[in-house]
Amino acid sequence: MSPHRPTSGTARSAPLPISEQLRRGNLLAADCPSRDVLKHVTSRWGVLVLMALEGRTRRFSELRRMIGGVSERMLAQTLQWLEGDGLIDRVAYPVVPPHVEYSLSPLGVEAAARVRALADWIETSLPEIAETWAEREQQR
Amino acid sequence: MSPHRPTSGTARSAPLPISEQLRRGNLLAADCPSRDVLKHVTSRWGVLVLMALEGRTRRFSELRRMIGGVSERMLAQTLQWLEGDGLIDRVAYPVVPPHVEYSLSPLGVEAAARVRALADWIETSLPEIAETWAEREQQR
DNA sequence: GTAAGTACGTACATCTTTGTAAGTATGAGT
DNA sequence: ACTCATACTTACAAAGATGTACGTACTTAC
Repeated sequence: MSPHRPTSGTARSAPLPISEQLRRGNLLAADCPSRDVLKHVTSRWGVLVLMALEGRTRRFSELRRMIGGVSERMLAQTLQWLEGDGLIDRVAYPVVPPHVEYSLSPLGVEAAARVRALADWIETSLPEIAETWAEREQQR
Repeated sequence: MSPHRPTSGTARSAPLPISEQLRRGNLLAADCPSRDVLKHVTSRWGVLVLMALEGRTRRFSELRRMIGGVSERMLAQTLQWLEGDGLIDRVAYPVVPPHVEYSLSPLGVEAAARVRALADWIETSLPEIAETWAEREQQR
């Protein structure tokens, strides 16, 4: 009975109560709140923002210039997502050319470290990965 | 003079030649090929697939059952992306109920480790992050 | 006087991703 | 005979992410 629940029929291995899912996330479960955090952190610009903020505070336009290709709209959006998750602190000075400073919260520092590790690995592994791309080209 | 290039006007800090960008990626540059890898690895299902394949080989439908909420379509798509980057090996046995096995390549094992580190952090930090969410609720 | 810089918000267009449903070939189980 | 499982593919539709352009309020530089 119960014809079907869209997210059901899978991940039945862990019928954890919600309370348990909040104690520690389980990303493989469809309805785990961790997925939202993952979405923000691994969003197209989220990764780059976290890395750009490592080390020190930055201003909005500074970030915009650092991160190639972001639009103002998406930068603002991404910063709000990460701020909403408590990974980024925002401080606005009520001066007349607006002045806002973004920095990593303690939580954000930890997140950035993981993201950085992944990014570094990708950057250094690029040549090796590109070889795979090249092989595929030939096979045509 | 060259009115504008859509991705230009940013990330001018590194006028690296293409050869240099392939030697080692630079994710902050708009046209770096690393961004494609990042997109695949950090895609909604990419992260989960890499984690699900850690430890051992899995079959398609096995992955589908492990990863809550994936559709067959997206699982296939994601596996192809990752295979195209050389992170996943695919072995198909020409038997009649199809039998295909997916596993991490050596490169994939490295990627999965980084992704796992991030995922683990998110899962364990969930409660703390959820606090931020709760605070925001109150402020309304 | 005019242009530029600042940190966004908003409306609108579009691109990409994702989901749903259906089809495929064949053997095993009932 | 009928259904199910397998590992996809394809067509179509919907949702979400992203981009573009414009507005803002005021100051500084030219």
